[in-house]
Amino acid sequence: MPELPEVETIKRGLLRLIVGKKIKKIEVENAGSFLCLDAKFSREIIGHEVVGVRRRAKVLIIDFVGGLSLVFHLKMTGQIIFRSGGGSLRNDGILVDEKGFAGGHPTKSMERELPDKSTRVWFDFGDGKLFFNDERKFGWVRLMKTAAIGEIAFMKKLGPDFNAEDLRFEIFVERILRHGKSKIKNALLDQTTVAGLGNIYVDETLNMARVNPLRLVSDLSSSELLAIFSSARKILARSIELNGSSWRNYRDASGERGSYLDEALVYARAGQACRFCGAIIEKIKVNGRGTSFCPKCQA
DNA sequence: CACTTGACCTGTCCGC
DNA sequence: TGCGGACAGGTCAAGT
Repeated sequence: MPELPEVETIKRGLLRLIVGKKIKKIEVENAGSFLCLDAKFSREIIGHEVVGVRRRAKVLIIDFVGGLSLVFHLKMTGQIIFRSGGGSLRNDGILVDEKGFAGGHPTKSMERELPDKSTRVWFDFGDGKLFFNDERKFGWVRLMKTAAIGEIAFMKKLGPDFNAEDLRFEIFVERILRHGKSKIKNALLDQTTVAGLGNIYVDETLNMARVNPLRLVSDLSSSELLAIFSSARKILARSIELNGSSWRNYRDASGERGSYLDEALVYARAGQACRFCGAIIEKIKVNGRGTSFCPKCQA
């Protein structure tokens, strides 16, 4: 999915789009995508207002007045897209509101009618709808008490966010050295080490740091660890500036693509020239994941 | 403990 | 045009 920058981008969009709105209705199109331990939560939340939108690692959280929250994990293909108004597209492609007034041509992102066949759950806010789409159905949204989010096993195990302002290098070193016998790529993908990197940004980070993905953590020098640490943070910050990476499915809260891959160092660039040394980027498998790296500067 | 494989699902692309 | 296989942003569980 969506890794840290993509979820962060969605969070920022939703802060603009849905805070202060009251939820009117929940529509579940695929039961397996909607987790709700206590059925009464679905009634309790109706009429309550969104008070905040948060992100922890790759998890997005929408908090409501009354102590309930929606918690999303987008996994590989999840999307969270807000569409304002109850409008629709006329046959001639002109956007119209509920009363039929023409609003002009839609932007490109609005050409797609929602809900569609990938919509698993959607939330009606009266003057807009929030769609949870997920082609592969790996993702989920959970309606639960805000106070219980920290008790989710997955949340408990998470390491600190890789982009947290107060994350110090010493903390990173202490945590990554717990995986001394692992390959560095595996250690960085493990969300219990430090959270937020996925397959794209691990490859990007290791190229910028000039470290081969197969190296064992215990064999890395402290200057290499420092390069990995600072590269990861630079890359995450840059990707957030560019609204994330849209490889196939990812879209932001308004349905728009992110543009980080326009300037990616190695991801999806096998066969092309390394931006640092000009050697040809190679693709191998590490831990079953496609892995792009430069055989010369990451020797 | 760490690695490997498979499972969860759907869709796209490539070669024959 | 159809079909089989490989592959895709993530996690989890079982076996070695």
